[in-house]
Amino acid sequence: MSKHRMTKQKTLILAIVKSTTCHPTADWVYQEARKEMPKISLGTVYRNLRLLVEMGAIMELNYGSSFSRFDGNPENHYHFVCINCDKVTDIAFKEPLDLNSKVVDNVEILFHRLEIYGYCKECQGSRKQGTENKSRESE
Amino acid sequence: MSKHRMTKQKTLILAIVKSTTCHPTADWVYQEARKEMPKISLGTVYRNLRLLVEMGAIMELNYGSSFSRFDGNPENHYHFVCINCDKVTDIAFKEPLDLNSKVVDNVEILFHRLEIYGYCKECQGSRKQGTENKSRESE
DNA sequence: ATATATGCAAACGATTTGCCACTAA
DNA sequence: TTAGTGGCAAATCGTTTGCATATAT
Repeated sequence: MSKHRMTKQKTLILAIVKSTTCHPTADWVYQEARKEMPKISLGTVYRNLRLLVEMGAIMELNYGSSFSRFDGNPENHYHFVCINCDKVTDIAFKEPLDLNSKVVDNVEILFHRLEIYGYCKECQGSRKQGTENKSRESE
Repeated sequence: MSKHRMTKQKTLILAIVKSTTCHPTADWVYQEARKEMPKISLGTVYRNLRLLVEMGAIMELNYGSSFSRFDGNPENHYHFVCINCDKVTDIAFKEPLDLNSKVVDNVEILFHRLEIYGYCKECQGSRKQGTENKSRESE
């Protein structure tokens, strides 16, 4: 294992991810970082995002998309993904799901990932355009 | 919408995905397909896998990995991912999770994705090698 | 007959990596 | 001082696509 150095770049990247609730992509973090540090490179952003994930400081998400999103909140929590506008928000349950007691096989659940899909409040009303499924069912 | 032709390639690819419970990757399907049809192309495999997903004949999964896996069972069900050997198996619950009644916000859940992580039965005992986290924490 | 699918190879986009200079410890 | 890190550009890898040909319907 390597010992981490707290460089300006790493500090900045962590601050950016922690400062937003928008569950940003690596490229969004890169664009933000460049405002503060114009010469920062995309490779550095990727490297540090990975390091921060491994350190447990942030969390990596990925929703079938071809790219990852990052979450400044490393605690296990759930996400709601709007299938119209792709926005990702946090979502909570009234009670713990308690999956371990409900699972049929006697396997030990160490952790799990749950993502909820639907229309967010903004897209709820405007369910017009027939965009029931925004995927590539076109042509 | 386009009308689908039932080509030999599409039939073969569907049969391959349906015939296994190993939740194969596109490349695994390609390798299998080549045994039957040596000149089939990887592009055709990808194209047909996508078509079959859109038709609802199979399901696309993706677990943080950089690549997708496919599942011959298109019905909504849950997966157990072994964090040691990466194997993906189906998993069931004794009772429905009933997320809609437990969610705090009054959003409507249209569908959800849940993945369970832990050690499969084979890797359970052999939790030796300190491979608690098989990721890239090496070097 | 003809629109859709194929094989092939080149393109793509997100992410990773090799290299050498730099800098935090 | 020195091992980890940054910047840069090239490489990688899964996946997609353009194009001319083949084939289901």
